[in-house]
Order: sequence, then C-alpha cells, then structure tokens
Amino acid sequence: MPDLIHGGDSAAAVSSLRSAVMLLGRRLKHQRVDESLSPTEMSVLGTLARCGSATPGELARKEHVQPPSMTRIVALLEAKGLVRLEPHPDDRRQKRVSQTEQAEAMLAESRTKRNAWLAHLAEGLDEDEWETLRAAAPVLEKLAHL
Amino acid sequence: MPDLIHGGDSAAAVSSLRSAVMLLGRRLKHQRVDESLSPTEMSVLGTLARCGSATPGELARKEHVQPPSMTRIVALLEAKGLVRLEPHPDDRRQKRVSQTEQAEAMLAESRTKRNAWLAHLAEGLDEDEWETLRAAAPVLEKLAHL
DNA sequence: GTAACTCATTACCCAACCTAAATACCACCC
DNA sequence: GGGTGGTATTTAGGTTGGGTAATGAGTTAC
Repeated sequence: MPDLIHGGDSAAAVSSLRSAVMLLGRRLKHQRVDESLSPTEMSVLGTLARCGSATPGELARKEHVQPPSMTRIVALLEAKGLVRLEPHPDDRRQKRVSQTEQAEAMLAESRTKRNAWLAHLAEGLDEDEWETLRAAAPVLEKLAHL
Repeated sequence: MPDLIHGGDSAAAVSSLRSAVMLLGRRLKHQRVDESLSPTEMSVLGTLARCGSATPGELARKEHVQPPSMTRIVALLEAKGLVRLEPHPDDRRQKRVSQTEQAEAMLAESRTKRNAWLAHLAEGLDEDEWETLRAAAPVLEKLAHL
C-alpha cells in the first residue's frame, strides 16, 4: 500500500478530512449570496476572476465538471448578465467566456457576506485553530486542483 | 462588519477555503468505496462508528440533513445490511440505529481505498504542505460541526 | 383526558449533475 | 483539394441526492 509515503497516521487524517469537507460543502451550499446562483456557478465566477477568461472546456476541466454541465452553467450565467460570450479568435469551435463588471460587483458583495457567515461560525474557534485553517486554505486549494 | 475579529486577511482565506471545499467535495463524491453508497450514507456510517448508536433525528442533525432524508438514508442502509433498527427503549416514537459488523468491515476497507486515492493525490504535495493539512483536519471537522 | 408538541414517515418535487449522441470545426495525409 | 480522424461545444434525456408539506403515532403538560 503506497499510503505511508508521508509518515504518521494519515488514515485518520484522510478520514477526518473527507467527512469534514463533505459536511462543510453541504452546509456551504445553503449559504448562497444570490439565491439564483448555484455553488458551482459561483465557483466559475471565482475562477474567471482569477484567470481573466477561458473557454467552456477549460472551465469544465478546472471545475471537474463534464462539458455539457459547463455549457448549461455558462448559459445561465450569460442570461443573468454575469458573463460575456465571444467567438474564439483562432478556433471557431471554441468560445471565450469572460466576466462582466456586474459579476465583479456581485463577487465583492459575495465575499462580504461569506465572510460574515464564516466569521460567525469561526467564533467557535480559538485564534490558534483559525490560524491553522488560514495556513491550510491554500494547500487545500492546491490539493483540490490536483 | 464582524469579519475581522481575527486579524489579517481572512477574506482571502475564507474565499479560498470555500471554493476548495466545494471542489474537493465534488471530486470526493466520485471516489466511492462502494458504488452503491452515497457520500452521506458513508458519512452516517462514520458517525455511527464514532457514536455507537443514535436515533434518526440525532443523525439528521449531525449530518445537517432534514429528517425525511435521514429516514430514506437509514432505510437504504438497513436494506444493505449495514445498519440495524431497533425500537427505542424509552420512547416508542423513536428508533435506535446502530451499525452491523458488516458495516465495520466495509468501513475498514473504505479507509484503505480512500487512503490510496488521497495519497496518490497528495504526491503532488510536499511534506510541509501535507503536514499543514494533517494539522488542519481536526479543525476543519470542528468547524463543519459548529 | 385533551391539547400541544415531537419523532418519524409518506408523498411529491426540484436542482445539479451525468452519459450518449449530434453538430461544427480543425488538422493532417494522400 | 477532399477525405479522415480528432476536438469543442451543444442537445436530449436520465439519475440522484437532497428538499418541503402534510400525516400518523406517541409523549407531556395542564
């Protein structure tokens, strides 16, 4: 078993990580900024904010969703005016997706509300625990994208 | 804004945490030990392993799921022989749910497979990053249950 | 003993994915 | 240049894991 490439008791950590991530994910689903936006739609907007613009296929890969799902998500976002669709300059099969100014504004508002919710939750954590979490956030993000 | 009860730039951490948790959760959904078991069903078995036994209502609260959903989940688990249902000794409205030996065996196997998957993923992480994650796991779990 | 509450359940519904197949396009080779 | 294989997106249809509302059975308080 190639499990203990990293020392110690990773079994417990993995198990704990898995259940915590799933549970937190379920709860986060209910904490939407805009009721009409699904968690994945939010996530796509976040990705676009970081990457500038991308094709539907790229987005599907980054979000680990199948292409047809991304098509629908992008279509919904466009209908809400949060995303712009342009033809790809080099390849007419592809499209370029980029966020609108409206999306930026919404993301800002979103960040504020999420902060409030998580800060409220984090009141049950002491300063050390929160610091641990802050350190882990980027690692978790890296792991999720591997 | 009651966001900065803890110093620094929690906004970025929160945002990062949220998207990472959602993305990882989506990927974990596909990494099932037993194809016929949903993530929440697995989670319920885990909870039962820790707590011994519980009523459907207690389980629903712990998993942050509505009671009717837990009824269905428990029924499915029972049909698969992973869980036992007994009448509650003191209150005939309630029931006691406890895991079977079969469930314990499955959980053990599950732990092995998940380890393999996550260890594989974690090969993209260096030792320090993995250590950070190990430290964060219990905190994340605490947070998820707050 | 009845009113009010709680636990579990039943019946029905919906959202967010998926797979398979179709369409449009590019790139290579003869 | 025309066919052939491969890729990007979309369309169509299905599954699943939850949710809400309403019901039934049992308990507790008055």
